[in-house]
Amino acid sequence: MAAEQVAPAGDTDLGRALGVVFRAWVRSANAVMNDLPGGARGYHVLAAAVADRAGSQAGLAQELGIDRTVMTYLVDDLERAGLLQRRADPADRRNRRLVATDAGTASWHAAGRRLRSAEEHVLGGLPEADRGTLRRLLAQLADALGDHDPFEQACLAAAAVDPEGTRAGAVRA
Amino acid sequence: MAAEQVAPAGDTDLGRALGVVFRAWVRSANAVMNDLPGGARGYHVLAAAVADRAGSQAGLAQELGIDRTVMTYLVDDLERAGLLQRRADPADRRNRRLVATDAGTASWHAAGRRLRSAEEHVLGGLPEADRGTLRRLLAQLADALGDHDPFEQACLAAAAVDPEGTRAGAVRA
DNA sequence: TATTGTTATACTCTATAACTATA
DNA sequence: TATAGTTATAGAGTATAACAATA
Repeated sequence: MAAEQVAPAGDTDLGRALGVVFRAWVRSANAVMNDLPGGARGYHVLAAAVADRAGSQAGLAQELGIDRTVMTYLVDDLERAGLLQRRADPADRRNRRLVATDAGTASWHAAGRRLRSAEEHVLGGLPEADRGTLRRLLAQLADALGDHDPFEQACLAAAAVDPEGTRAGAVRA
Repeated sequence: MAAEQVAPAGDTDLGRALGVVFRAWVRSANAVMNDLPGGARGYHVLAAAVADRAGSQAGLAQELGIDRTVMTYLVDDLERAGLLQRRADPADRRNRRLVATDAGTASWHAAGRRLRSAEEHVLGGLPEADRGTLRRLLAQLADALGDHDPFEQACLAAAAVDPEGTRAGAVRA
């Protein structure tokens, strides 16, 4: 395919590769998270609850790059499934601390195991030695982007998988 | 952040890193494609037209991982902007071959230059030496995924940037 | 007055279905 | 009958705005 390009060839394919890999990850992750409300996104919310680092829904929403109104629905689903609970923060009763239930903790561990397996499957196209390199480079780059680009702290961001974000949607906003 | 994880720690962060980097790419690419209808996606359609490898809209849509109804709107916009034209394929008059106009070719070259610059900016967080490695590994992995996972040939897929694809949307379908 | 969380609503984008034309 | 392309419509998902509780 690259050989058929006429001029601005090779180096403009980063986005295509990223898109393919990212979407493969999304598919694998969700395929393995069927029982978790919110899919992989629910997994990360639950992770915060398990680790007790969910000081407030708004704070967590910002960390994960999703809108706080979306966080409400997400937490609704997780709570309804009995995986976590909302508790008013004694220090500031406006905040809802998210605490995992025993079932939630168990679900999170199990989902984590499946997720790691799924991720290795996604990376299956690379030689063993290169997988760690790719993970490391991506993590390093993500950290750097998070640092100097506040908008990108967003983890498993909100929204519409609009690889181009053609004109609107979550990516823009 | 990683240190605060309780148990299924480190290795479940591939998706987060991918999401951050991918979304950074989307933002940069679109910021630089403001004049091209369809953003980065329009760029790739135009690329096919310039290279004369757009045998049919449907074929190109599949290659880019977007729905053929979406392709119609995309081509509408590009044609209306005078960047390409639809021509009935003499061999099979059901197919529309996409051919770039002179303006389209020029726009594509210019956009390609801006895109390469934008991509280097996205990769700015990595040492020079690692950027090529990351590009190569991602391309290699994307090719592998495209091979053994037909669903993922999709390039700059459609749609909603739903990193999790929570429950529905483009990624699933 | 400012912020957290919630709810209702509007908006964007995509996919489904139905239609035309070609084969 | 089957496929490319188009159009209209419905569906999923997000963000905006307005509200209640708390600070």
